[in-house]
Amino acid sequence: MATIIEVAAAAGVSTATVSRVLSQPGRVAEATRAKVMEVVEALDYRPNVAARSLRTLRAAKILLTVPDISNPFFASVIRGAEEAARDAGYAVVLGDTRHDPEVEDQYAEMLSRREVDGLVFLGHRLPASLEALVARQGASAPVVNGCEYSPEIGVPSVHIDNAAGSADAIEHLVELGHREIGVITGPPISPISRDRLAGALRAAERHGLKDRLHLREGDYGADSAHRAARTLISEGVTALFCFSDEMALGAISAVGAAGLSCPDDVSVIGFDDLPLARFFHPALTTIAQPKGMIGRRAVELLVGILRGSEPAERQLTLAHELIRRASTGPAPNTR
Amino acid sequence: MATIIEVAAAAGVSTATVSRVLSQPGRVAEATRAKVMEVVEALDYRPNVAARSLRTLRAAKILLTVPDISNPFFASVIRGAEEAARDAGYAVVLGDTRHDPEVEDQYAEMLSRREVDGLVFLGHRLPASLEALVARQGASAPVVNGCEYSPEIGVPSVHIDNAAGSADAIEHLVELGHREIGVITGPPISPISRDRLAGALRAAERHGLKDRLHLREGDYGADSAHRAARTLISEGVTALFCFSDEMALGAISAVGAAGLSCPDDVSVIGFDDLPLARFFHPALTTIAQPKGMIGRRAVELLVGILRGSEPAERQLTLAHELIRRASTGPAPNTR
DNA sequence: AGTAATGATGTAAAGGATTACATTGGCAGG
DNA sequence: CCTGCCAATGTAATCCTTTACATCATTACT
Repeated sequence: MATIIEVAAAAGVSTATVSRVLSQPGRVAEATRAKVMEVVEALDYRPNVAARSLRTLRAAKILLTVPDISNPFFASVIRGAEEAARDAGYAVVLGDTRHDPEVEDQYAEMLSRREVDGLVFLGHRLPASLEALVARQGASAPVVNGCEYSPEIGVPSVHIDNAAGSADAIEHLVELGHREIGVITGPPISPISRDRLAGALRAAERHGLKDRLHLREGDYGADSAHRAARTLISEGVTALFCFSDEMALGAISAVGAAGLSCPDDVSVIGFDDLPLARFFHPALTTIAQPKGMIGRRAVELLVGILRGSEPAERQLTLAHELIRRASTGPAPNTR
Repeated sequence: MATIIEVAAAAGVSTATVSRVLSQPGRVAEATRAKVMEVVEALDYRPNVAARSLRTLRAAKILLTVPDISNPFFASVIRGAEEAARDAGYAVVLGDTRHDPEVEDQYAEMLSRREVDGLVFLGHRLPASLEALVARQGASAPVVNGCEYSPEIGVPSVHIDNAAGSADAIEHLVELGHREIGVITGPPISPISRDRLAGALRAAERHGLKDRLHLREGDYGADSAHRAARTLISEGVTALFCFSDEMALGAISAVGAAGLSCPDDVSVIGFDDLPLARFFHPALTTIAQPKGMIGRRAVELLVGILRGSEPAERQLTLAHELIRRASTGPAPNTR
């Protein structure tokens, strides 16, 4: 692989000029520029990133960690983040942490070692190795949280109003006449699960149903919801609100396995609006999140920090939407 | 951030010794090692990767590109790849190419620029910018193909026997008495779709059904299969074989939309065995791929090449398996 | 005791790009 | 024609680490 020295020699200029041609073409005479570019093409020269990043102390990369890459919800977020990063001249390094704090820390090390310029994390935990950094640098620490949001972490974040979305789901079920409603939450450490639970409780309270909510804990995966739904069905609920579409799929499967029909016997509503949700059987009613936009805005926030401009807003709340499909219907006891 | 020079000064040794303590602890006296480590801890020193990689010409990273990160099939492959990479001391940079050759090229550039040491690509196209490299270096080019396989590309690859898997699916349907079978393929540029089609045709031929196969082209996404299934159903097929589980979900949805039942009126069989497949309604019969193992083996092959050992096998064919669930049943005209 | 071998550590040269500062030459204005 | 400025380009230091080679001190052996 050719180096900048060989290019400079072949073009009859100094390395400084070659470097300038590549990074600030305007500061070089047109004739020289053309000549250098010609040689660059001929030698198929590519700047060595290690050398560049050693000198500039910047990596032109941002790290994006997701708690579970097999969750299709994150795929759309990743898409949006990648686009925004590309627009800003950054490449994205993607890390799958599998909800494992140790792996989260390993990835976060990349930031400490300057392998990447910043971090967008979609989980709910700030990796331990970054706590000191965030405490020290505050708002100018190159770390942004997406999807989840915990005020105590102290980093900017992008998310929807989870409590409001959750309340909308409950309102929808109540409107359909449901009174015995099962709620399959996420793990209690997850702030968005807590927010959604709070929203659901508040909405239920408005209708005097607070104590009739049947709560069960899930882990956002279909399996856990399948199990939870089984017992909820035996408790006689007529509707199930799941904190993720995957769990809704597991719940629908449990309804079928119990010999019941969704939505005739049991309505099911999810959360996220996965691309596949409309192909579920029955098509899934759910609370849609603006997934791509969450990713995009999170990266834009991070890039703003990296550029040194103080972000206008440190917390971005995007709009959610109730998508009515076929998995919810009137409560069976309604007449 | 402390540098190795500061550490050396604080520990009263040379930078060479510090470097050795970190990379080859055995070559240093125990007392010195302890002393240096103490300072390393105290100063929270982390080697600068840019400098290291500049000096060693290695990045300790491998690039993994997937054609579509929102396809959960790849998630499991990615998991396996990451594990194997970690075991071998490499980090994984993940790229989502969205089937876009331009994006594929952009990622491949990372290899040319030595930002990564090698590439595992899960698509079916060798990025154009790497053709020269592969032609020049042949088997020692640090490039491996996973899932897909085209002999003409000339790089090692890991995959299942797609033709055989596909034949198994057809055999299963024929065994159940189906004669009018719809097949929803992938795009014809995809070699695995071609292989699966060939396998399906061969199996059909064995039963004299070659000309009764109803072929339609899909794109592995649920949408395309939903549309294709609609017309196939109107043609009177009693079974649908889809080249991906996502398409099978789309097909099942079309069966329901046509007022028919799966599997009573139309059986559906998929391909991949996504983690969610057993929660589909009905639970999906499918051809399972060893997804994690494909990722793991692909990385191991690549690491072998990077270590300079000639790979024992350049083509690895792993085992697939027919998973019988509820979406396939006896043909309705069977008695 | 002298020599060889071994082990521990130090010295200093890369590795490739960027950029502050220096230099050159041309041109405008007086 | 001289001065001063500007644009274009060059010089060389710098970023931080690894590692071949050199050095020195021990130990083992004859």
